[in-house]
Amino acid sequence: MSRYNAKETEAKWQEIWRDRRIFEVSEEPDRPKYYVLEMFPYPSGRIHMGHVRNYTMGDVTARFKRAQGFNVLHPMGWDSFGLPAENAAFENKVHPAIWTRQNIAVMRDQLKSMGLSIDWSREISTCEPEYYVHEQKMFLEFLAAGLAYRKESWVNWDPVENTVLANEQVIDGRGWRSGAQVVRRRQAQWFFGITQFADELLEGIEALDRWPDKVRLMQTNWINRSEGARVHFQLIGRKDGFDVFTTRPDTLFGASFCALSPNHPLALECAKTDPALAEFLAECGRLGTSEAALEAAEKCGHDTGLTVAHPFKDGAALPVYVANFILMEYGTGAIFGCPGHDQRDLDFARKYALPILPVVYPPDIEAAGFEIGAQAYVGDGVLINSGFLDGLGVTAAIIRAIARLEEIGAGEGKVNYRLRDWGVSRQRYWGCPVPVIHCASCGIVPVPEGDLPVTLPDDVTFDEPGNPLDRHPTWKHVDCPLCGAAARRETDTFDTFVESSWYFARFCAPSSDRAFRRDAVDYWLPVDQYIGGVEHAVLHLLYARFFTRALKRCGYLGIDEPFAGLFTQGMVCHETYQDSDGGWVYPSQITTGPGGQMIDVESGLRVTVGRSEKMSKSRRNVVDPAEILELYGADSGRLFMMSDSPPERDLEWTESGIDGSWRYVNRIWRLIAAPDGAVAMAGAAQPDAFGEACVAMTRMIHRAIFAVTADLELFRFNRAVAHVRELTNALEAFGSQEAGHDWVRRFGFDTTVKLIGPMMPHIAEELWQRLGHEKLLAESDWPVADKAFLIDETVTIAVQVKGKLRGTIEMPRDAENAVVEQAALALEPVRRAMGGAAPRRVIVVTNKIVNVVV
RNA sequence: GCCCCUGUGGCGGAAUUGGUAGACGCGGCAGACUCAAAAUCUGUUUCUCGCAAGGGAGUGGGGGUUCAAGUCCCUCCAGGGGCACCA
Repeated sequence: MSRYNAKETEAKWQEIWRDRRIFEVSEEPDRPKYYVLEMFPYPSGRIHMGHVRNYTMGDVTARFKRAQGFNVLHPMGWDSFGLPAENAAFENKVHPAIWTRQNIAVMRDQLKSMGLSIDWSREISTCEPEYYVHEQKMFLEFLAAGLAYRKESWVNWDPVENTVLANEQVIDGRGWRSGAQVVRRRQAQWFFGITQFADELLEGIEALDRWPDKVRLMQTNWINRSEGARVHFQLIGRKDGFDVFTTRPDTLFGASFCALSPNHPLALECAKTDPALAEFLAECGRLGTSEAALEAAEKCGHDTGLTVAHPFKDGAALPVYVANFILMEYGTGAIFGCPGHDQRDLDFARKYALPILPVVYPPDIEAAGFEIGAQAYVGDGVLINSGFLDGLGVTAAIIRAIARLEEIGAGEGKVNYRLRDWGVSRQRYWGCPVPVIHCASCGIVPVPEGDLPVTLPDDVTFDEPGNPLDRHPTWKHVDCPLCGAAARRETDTFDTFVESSWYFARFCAPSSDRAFRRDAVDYWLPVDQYIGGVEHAVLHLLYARFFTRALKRCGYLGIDEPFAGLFTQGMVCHETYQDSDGGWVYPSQITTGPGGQMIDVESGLRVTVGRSEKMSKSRRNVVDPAEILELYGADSGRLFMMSDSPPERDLEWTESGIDGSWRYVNRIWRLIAAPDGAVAMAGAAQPDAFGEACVAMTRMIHRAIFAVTADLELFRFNRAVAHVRELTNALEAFGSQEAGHDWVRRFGFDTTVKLIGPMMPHIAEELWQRLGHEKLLAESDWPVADKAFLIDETVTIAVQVKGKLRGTIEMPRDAENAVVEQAALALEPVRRAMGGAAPRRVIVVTNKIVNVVV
């Protein structure tokens, strides 16, 4: 018997699947569909272990569902716009398009060598004009529908690179590449109106019952809806005023000041005539944009000298401060401060000697003796010192206060969200151009549909700072489509999250000349099972949910939610190694030296073994999937990915683990390709009667079918693997010569091959052929467990005395409780444990347990 | 600071959802085959007392509910994650 040749066999079946177009699908309205999608990769150059884990999970699901009779859509594409391509262009003098397409070619081959059941005829790449032309059309529709707009907003500006930086490109307040101090700057940017859907997106979370609770919670917190009131404060001695947002309008009578954000228009206005305030605002600006920096800064303010009228207390005036902790981006950028019932307001009031008036006193405390100490009182209670609100509870007082505000025209009930509109402008080359033209007389003019796509110019360089589109000699100079005058093309490109917000729908009809073919999206969408990393829990998944609604509003799609089921996988981790200088060492450079020490292969020097962490190039604790595929084959790698660790948790990559999977591949090969004992012909009739060993084996097979099916259904891949291994162990031990043993062995082999099919498709297909089947395994049905074999005639019942196990008894299934009790009490260890005492009570749980209480 | 998750042998993990804790795998130990090694196979492997038969302890710590708790409740500890001046 020859050893299993993974390389040869895997290539053979990949070719057969491809040639027979097994995984290419089309809409079949009378068959149930199932859309499995893994988050598509960024073409960084080579696949990594995270990809292997992600795509294995998706493939197992796709193959399993296909065997169960579903019409399965399982596509693949490339999220191919983005900054790394520009960095590569800068470093290696290679054009982003060339770099990207080369990477795609390499990674496509790598993914194909994994044996994924993907319909490659649907492959898409987001950096190609055939893809993003539709995005440009969508944008223009969004623009017309008021879902996209342009406004000034703050950006991180790198004065050396002459470019806008993303938040993650700002490290300790400095540009990641230039090291220059980043400055905040206002710039006109494009936005998508995601906040228009804030409530819908929040309420929609409720119905996403096949999403992890964790992700649902994160999105809920991200949107962060809070109910309260908008209150208008009138400036004394002026005609204007400003609005604040508050969740506690009930505490208005306790207000002792108002505070504005340093970016508030009124603050900026005051600074023009108040040099000290101007200096204060400049100081706030220097703090940087990172929230961590804001956090560390001491809370302080500056008195503007202005006062506002209290909306409820006639004649009362409140001072107006500018305070560094007020965010312009949240609420209205202004607050009123009630020091008695908000800790931050209390700290501020103490610092600037402002009055502190309690207006809510806690239950069970004398109102007269109640004072605010070091802690503001934020709990429920009864209103005092509050005029018409006195005596009310907090909830009632909020309602009454809002009603009064509305009566006197000083405010209204309002719902506020933390969620902000999605800024999609990037001052970058390698992205989808925003298809508009700026005209001096006509303003913002959409590029006419006939002129789309707006494509990127090829003749660009990356060796100087700034946006290559902006400094291109001709690209941006165009005539206005309306008036024909010289105009300027928009040089911003879209955030790459835009492309990934609709790609799942494009897969339904990837070569349609319209963005979506309606009958195709109506058939395939929503995605039944979406799989990816939890790092996309908020942004990508929220943007895609928004986009789906926006597309529905513009008539593109008929659904609200893009992903009916979501699974977030854990990371792939590995031990870390450091040499004596603290330098990171690759696992492939490590070997076990004499005495069990880990040593560097080349230098022979000792390395220290650190904790297991997410595989990352910076720590060098990476294992290249290409080497694993070459050495062990795809099936072993896939099996290891599914074994041991539950898929939602982190997986620890170990050498011995992949060895174990490789051993299993060979074991199953020996078991089935070179069986020890007779095997009935494929399709042989089932014998009328079996001996005891055959019946037991048959039960085991049916139990395995039942367990593995349930496990795969619920994404419990590690348990599915354990159950298949149990079955393999049992078949190896099955040496019966009873009548029918050859039939049982055949049944066991066929079943084992079917059950491992989704995880190890190549060896399964090969064994399936060797077992004499004409049809491909990939086209065969999933086995169904016969319930009659799942129930045993006898059961093992545990016998406890005072909750402690003392023995077990074998009883016929569903035996009378009295009979079971008698048998239990007759057990020697039970009698001993009872010490001659009479049982006070005996609990019998049918077919499970007997507990004797003495 | 607030919110969420996790904690089980030497290791990854399992436990029909309140009913025999440790399935399955990794590693270790002993043995078989071999001149030897690799590969493979067999046995063993929670800890502890004991020659043994047997006993005791045990799911991060403490407390509780229950005939019965890894599982439910309270509390503390540790690790991980999310949000973070959110008005």
